[in-house]
Amino acid sequence: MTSSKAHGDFTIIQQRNLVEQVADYLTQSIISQHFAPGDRLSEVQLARDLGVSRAPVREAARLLESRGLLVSRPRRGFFVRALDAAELNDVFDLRLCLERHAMARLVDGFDAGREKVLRQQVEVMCEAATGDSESRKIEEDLTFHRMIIAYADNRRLLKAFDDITHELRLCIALIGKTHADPDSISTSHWALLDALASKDPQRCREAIDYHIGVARDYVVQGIGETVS
Amino acid sequence: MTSSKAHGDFTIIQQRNLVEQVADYLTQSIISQHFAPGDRLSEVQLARDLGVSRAPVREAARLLESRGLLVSRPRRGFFVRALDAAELNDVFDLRLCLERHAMARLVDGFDAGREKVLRQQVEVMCEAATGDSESRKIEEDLTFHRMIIAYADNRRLLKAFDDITHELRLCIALIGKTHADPDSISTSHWALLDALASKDPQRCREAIDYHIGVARDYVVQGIGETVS
DNA sequence: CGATCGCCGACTGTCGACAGTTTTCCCAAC
DNA sequence: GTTGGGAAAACTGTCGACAGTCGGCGATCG
Repeated sequence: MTSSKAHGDFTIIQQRNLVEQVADYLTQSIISQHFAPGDRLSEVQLARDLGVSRAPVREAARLLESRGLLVSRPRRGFFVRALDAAELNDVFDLRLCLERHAMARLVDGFDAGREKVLRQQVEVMCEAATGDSESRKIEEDLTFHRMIIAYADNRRLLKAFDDITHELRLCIALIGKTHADPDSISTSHWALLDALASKDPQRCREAIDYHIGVARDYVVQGIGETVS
Repeated sequence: MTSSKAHGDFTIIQQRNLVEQVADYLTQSIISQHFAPGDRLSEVQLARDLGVSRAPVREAARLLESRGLLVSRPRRGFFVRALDAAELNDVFDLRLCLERHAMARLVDGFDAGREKVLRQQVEVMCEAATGDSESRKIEEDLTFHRMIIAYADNRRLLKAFDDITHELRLCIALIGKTHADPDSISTSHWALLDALASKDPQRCREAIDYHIGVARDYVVQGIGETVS
């Protein structure tokens, strides 16, 4: 790296792998709407701005493409993914599919220890809800759901969830506002834990269906307003 | 391309995108066990053998990594993914999760036209089973299941299925043999179509559970033998 | 004889450059 | 004013090269 001139407020670029650093930078820029959906990203421009060569930029872009944050058109370059309401519905439908499965698997292995850990995470979420960092709220919520998936003890399932997580972050961030007061957070997530504790598969399914349904309606409606 | 010297028996390299071509070549080489699980792939070696530079090789390798065919260790390079029985179980469990969901979604939109198309595909599979191309049998079977997912009308679900498809191809190919006589193929797949035609969600679920269960047991057992 | 340290080779991560292609912009013609 | 053509600019795809790093092998010391 020639450690050159203009990259303004980003002095980050010096910790690990250039590819990962560029990927993080791009991810943040997209989430924070510094790049708008549909925007084209120029490799040379990015490389210049970040003071690196095009190779790491290309690889980072390919990484984000596999995560669904960018789309590439051959000979055209990379574009910030623009999710419409239909795609969002699809994402939430897949999320429902995965979380249903995780809940069903978890019923068997659910015990007091895991319940305690999850309830603590709900506490963390409520605490985060009193702060004013939207991204923090989102992250803690995703962490809770990721913990449930992780407890389901299927690595591949977890990877599939992580894949759509990036898309979830994208569209939730686009709305810019979460419907998160501490009360509704605790009640809605306790419902999931209560269902798991009851070890009743049917009740688990109803609980997660309702939970994801509410989230989906909120986000899809929000996107609808954003687009129009 | 300098169209250089030594790439022996591979004159393929001249149709489209170099990255895709290299990716196809690597995929074929892995599926056909030309590269064994756990093998390290040298970028320079591959680039020399294929008569291209390292850039397309790297990108193709990253692509296959995202598909689960390769794993990369920083500063060490790419290795052919070695699936153990536990990972295989996870993959089939996720597949079950996705196909259950697709079946449930498809119940509503299932009609005579779609049933006819799917039954024709079963015919194709049976016809393929009389041939001696193992890969053809696998592809036609995957096509059938992919059609069901596609009818479920959720792009993101289809993408998730395509993702695990590559891993399925890998482990099925490792076993080297499918349990495919035309009779068992038609009966086992007709069972799925009959369940869909009945529009009974519970029956659909039982049908797909049984179907995937059989396939999983066969493959997991086969891998167990291969490893030992 | 065994263990540790240092050197050597190979390879990945990164870079700058070139060529073909796509897009854009300008000018002319209708 | 609009449209069509053509040249130029910009960009992606690809290439060869350099440097830092990791693993292996041999030499040296205990």
